[in-house]
Amino acid sequence: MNERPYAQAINRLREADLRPTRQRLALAKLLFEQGCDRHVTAETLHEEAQKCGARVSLATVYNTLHQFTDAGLLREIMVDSGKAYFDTNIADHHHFLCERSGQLTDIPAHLVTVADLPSAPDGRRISRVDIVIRICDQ
Amino acid sequence: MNERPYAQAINRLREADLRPTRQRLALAKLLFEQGCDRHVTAETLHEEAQKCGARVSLATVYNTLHQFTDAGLLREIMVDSGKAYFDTNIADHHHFLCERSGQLTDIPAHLVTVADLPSAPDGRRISRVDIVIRICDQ
DNA sequence: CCGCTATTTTATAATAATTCTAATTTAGGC
DNA sequence: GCCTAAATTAGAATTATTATAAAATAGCGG
Ligand SMILES: [Mn+2]
Ligand SMILES: [Mn+2]
Ligand SMILES: [Zn+2]
Ligand SMILES: [Zn+2]
Repeated sequence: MNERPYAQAINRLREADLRPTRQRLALAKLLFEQGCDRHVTAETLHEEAQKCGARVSLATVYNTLHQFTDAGLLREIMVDSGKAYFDTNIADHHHFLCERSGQLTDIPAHLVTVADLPSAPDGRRISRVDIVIRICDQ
Repeated sequence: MNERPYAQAINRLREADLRPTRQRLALAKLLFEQGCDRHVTAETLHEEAQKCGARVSLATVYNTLHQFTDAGLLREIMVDSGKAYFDTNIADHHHFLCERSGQLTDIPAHLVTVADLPSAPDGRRISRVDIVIRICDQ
């Protein structure tokens, strides 16, 4: 719990041309150094930061989530039409979505086989295929 | 363009235990009687109603979209984390999503084959599998 | 180190989408 | 037609997010 844990985060930020400020480092630490399958909203990440004693404004959390996403460190996933979720897992993968709790669980891409995809219209290409498996009781 | 076109809409509403009010009929007509692959938001449907001279408040458009969804006449799709989209196609199907324009296009389920889905966790079952194929230029 | 400047952070206001509230209107059984 | 429950509505409230503009700071050159 000394300076070391930040080394990884600092490198990620440097590569993305983002100054390793106190706030970005704290958020990067929370996002990337406790497993790589986190699904956060601005609000949940902000609360988490507060609990850790990191003083970061909600505006900065929003800014940082978008900067990290633009830099390819995060990915935004669409599972709620009212709130933005950000995924720390940027590998090719899909999701279980619990309809009761809203909880998201990763599914590595190799566990799903998609065959016979229709091809993209003329002059376009497929940039990504997102699969959400909604699960409910019983 | 006489009373006939409403017959279908009235039946749908009756089956869903929704009184066929002037407002619901006007919205049902817009939603269901011009092809069955419409993707609307409250705002777009409200504008459309205004243009047709149907006087319906935005609050009623929101209420109606949710009532129709609860009744199984519509389906909500998650493609934007800031806005709710409703789909008039309730058959099993998937979507192309244009990253440039946001336009949605239906893909009948039989054109996509999904194999090797992981099974739902204990005591749960899969209620739906949503596939969004994002397309971009080039 | 020191000071300078561009970048970043932040409080706050503004905006966008949606939901709530409570008063008014209306549908449809009697 | 009358009555009542259901539906509609304007407007206020709420929630998520973005914009603004002033204060703080990272990091470079001296
Ligand atoms: Mn994920
Ligand atoms: Mn559709
Ligand atoms: Zn769950
Ligand atoms: Zn398009």
